Amino acid sequence: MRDGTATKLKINRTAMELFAKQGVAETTTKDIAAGASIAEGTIYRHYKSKDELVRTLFLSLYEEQGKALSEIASQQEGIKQQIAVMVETFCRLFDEDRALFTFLLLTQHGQLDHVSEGMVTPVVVIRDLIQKAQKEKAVRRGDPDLLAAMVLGVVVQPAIFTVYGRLNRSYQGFSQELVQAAWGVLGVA
Amino acid sequence: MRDGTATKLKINRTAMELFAKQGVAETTTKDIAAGASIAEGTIYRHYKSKDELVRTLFLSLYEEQGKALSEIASQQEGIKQQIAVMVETFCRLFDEDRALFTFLLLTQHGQLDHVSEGMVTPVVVIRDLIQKAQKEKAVRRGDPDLLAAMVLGVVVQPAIFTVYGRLNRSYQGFSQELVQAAWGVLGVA
Amino acid sequence: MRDGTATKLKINRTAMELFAKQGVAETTTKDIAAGASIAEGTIYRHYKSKDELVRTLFLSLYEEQGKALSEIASQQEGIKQQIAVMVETFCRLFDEDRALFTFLLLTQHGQLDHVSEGMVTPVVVIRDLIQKAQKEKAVRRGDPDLLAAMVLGVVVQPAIFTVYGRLNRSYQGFSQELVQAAWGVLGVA
Amino acid sequence: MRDGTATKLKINRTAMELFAKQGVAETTTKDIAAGASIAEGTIYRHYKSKDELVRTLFLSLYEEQGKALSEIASQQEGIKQQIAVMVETFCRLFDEDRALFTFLLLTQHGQLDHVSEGMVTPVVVIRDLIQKAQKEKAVRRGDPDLLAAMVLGVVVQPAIFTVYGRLNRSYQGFSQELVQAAWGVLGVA
DNA sequence: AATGAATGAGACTTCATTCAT
DNA sequence: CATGAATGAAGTCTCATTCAT
Repeated sequence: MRDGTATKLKINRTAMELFAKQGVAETTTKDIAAGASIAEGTIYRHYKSKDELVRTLFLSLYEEQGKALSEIASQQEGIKQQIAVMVETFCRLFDEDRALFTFLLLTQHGQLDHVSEGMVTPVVVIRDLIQKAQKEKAVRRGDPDLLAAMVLGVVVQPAIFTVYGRLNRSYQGFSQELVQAAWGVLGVA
Repeated sequence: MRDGTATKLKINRTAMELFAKQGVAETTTKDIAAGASIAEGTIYRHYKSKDELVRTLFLSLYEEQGKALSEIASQQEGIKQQIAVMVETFCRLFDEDRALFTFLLLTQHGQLDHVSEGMVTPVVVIRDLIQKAQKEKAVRRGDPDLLAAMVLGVVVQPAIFTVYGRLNRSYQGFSQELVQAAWGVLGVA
Repeated sequence: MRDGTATKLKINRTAMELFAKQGVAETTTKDIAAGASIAEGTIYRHYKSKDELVRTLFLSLYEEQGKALSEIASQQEGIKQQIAVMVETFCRLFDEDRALFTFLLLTQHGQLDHVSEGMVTPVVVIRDLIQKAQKEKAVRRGDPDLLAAMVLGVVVQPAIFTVYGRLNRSYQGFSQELVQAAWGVLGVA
Repeated sequence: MRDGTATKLKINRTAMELFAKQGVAETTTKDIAAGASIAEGTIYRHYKSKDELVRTLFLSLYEEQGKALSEIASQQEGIKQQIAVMVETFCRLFDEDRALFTFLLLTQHGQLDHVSEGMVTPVVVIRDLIQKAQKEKAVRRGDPDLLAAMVLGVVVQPAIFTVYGRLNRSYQGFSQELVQAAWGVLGVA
């Protein structure tokens, strides 16, 4: 462990989990250091500030999700299958790493304005797919940003309920119903 | 101003707006006092702590929304009209008081667990309407909590996009489309 | 109750008891007001400040004790009887009003320097009696201030122990032994 | 100064002196920091709160005195010599470190209830010696707690007078008389 | 690269005191 | 004389950040 790569990864993972569990403002650098079994000062060898840590973490994980979605969609033919596979993937990821989702969810406030123009975010990916499908009449007419928002809402809001304990099943159990609803919103046959 | 009612209202309104604009942790008691044109100490004649202010504010406003929805729905016949009117009302309220919505949105994290059993929240109201409609076969089968979450997602997520500047129209302009989508999710004729 | 005499007495008594129970710094004007069933502002119709309340209370009660001792002693012949009666009186007073004693005990720090030259304090009374008795060879030789301090210590320290719960009997039960010890310290036959 | 030991000692000493001089409530953390030439926040690396600082300081110093007395007494044969040496030691310590004595004196209120069962306090040491001596008929009969209180009073009260400026000699000058008086109270030949 | 004691700005909170009613 | 809402100075405490080792 000559370089600090392992240390940085440990910081990232610990920070994300603590942020998800307690919120960003409620998590101190001391907490992170303790959780990662390092000294407080060490964080500052990898990040200029706590703010930068939060921002970097959010942006990289957010874009990562966008790219993953994009990748998955590109392997499918037709919006119907694309939606289906994306929803299923989201459900599986959510079950596998709830901290990641929670972190993205509650950090978006105040971080979303740091998203730069060309970034490949989940929202953009979905919006573009919808827009393309509209041209082929595979999706109903209407503002593609609005349609993207509604689809996202259908899939994400139940996840939020799950995080808050109002829904208790494994999220993958909802997969079929979420796909159906998403199709319905988009007017996909 | 013999009693402190006016002062308390000023604190409430100012706090809510600042919380919505900058986040709770980022808003200091000093900010609130300045915004309300009172001394910092005055806040503590009305609330035991900043925490209590946030909690009280959230819970009372959250329940208020639930009651308003309930009231509105009770004046309609049939789930179809109830959904329509509730969505329209939400859109109008959102346009009229975006700070209120934003406050509720970003404060739910960490406050939602303070919601007590019998409280009339928006979520509960919608869930109960769905459940009742299911008995009359007016709404498709399925977990009513899941259906409520999806409907909520359809309506709320575009509002979130609007708050973050990804959608720029007046929210009431979306009203028709949101109603349609909500109906679709519930399988209402 | 045209004048505020009753109110002032209520303030005095409440303040003394709270000071005794919790300490001066730990007792707020709000506590006092609540205990006396008056408004906070009312205290300031009777005292210029909390400090003045404490000082006035201490000095008047302290001198009162001195005068009482003086009075009692003057009715006795000879130091031996004087000591006996003073000790017995102290014991009875302590049992009757422990708050008073405790208040004087823990307020002396920081108040004792406000005692003016000519004031008739318990200490001065005892010291003068000793000094007079020494001239008649009724008390052993030695610095009268030191002798007064030692006698006071013999009588007061067990009271302190009682306040702190290290001695549990009614204080009057100690009376005989305290008198004996006080005589011993002074070398009274 | 790799570890914080020196800093902690500096805090302890400064705090004790300021507490002795001005009282606990009247001494601010700012005062302590300034006196110790450190930042205010540094206090909180060593103590969780001002309260904990006061409590820790009191309890450790109080027990230290108990242990010192115990040590000294154990090197003597017979209660008579033990009392003599303990009193002399107390007088010397008082002259050497008046702040320490004053601190213990005025902090006991509100701290004494934190003394745990088995703690070796000055009071306990004296009481135990008296109790043992009573079995050998070297001390008069009577409640050993009361006897301990009276002996303590004889020795401590003049010290209090000295602190308040009512006695002006070096305390060691009183040593002989205090020993005599203590013997008298206990009925030691 | 890592440490952790120290910093100091600033947050939250308390409370003696004032003043309009 | 009495009230109690409001004040604001000052206190305690937190925590992101620095720096000597």
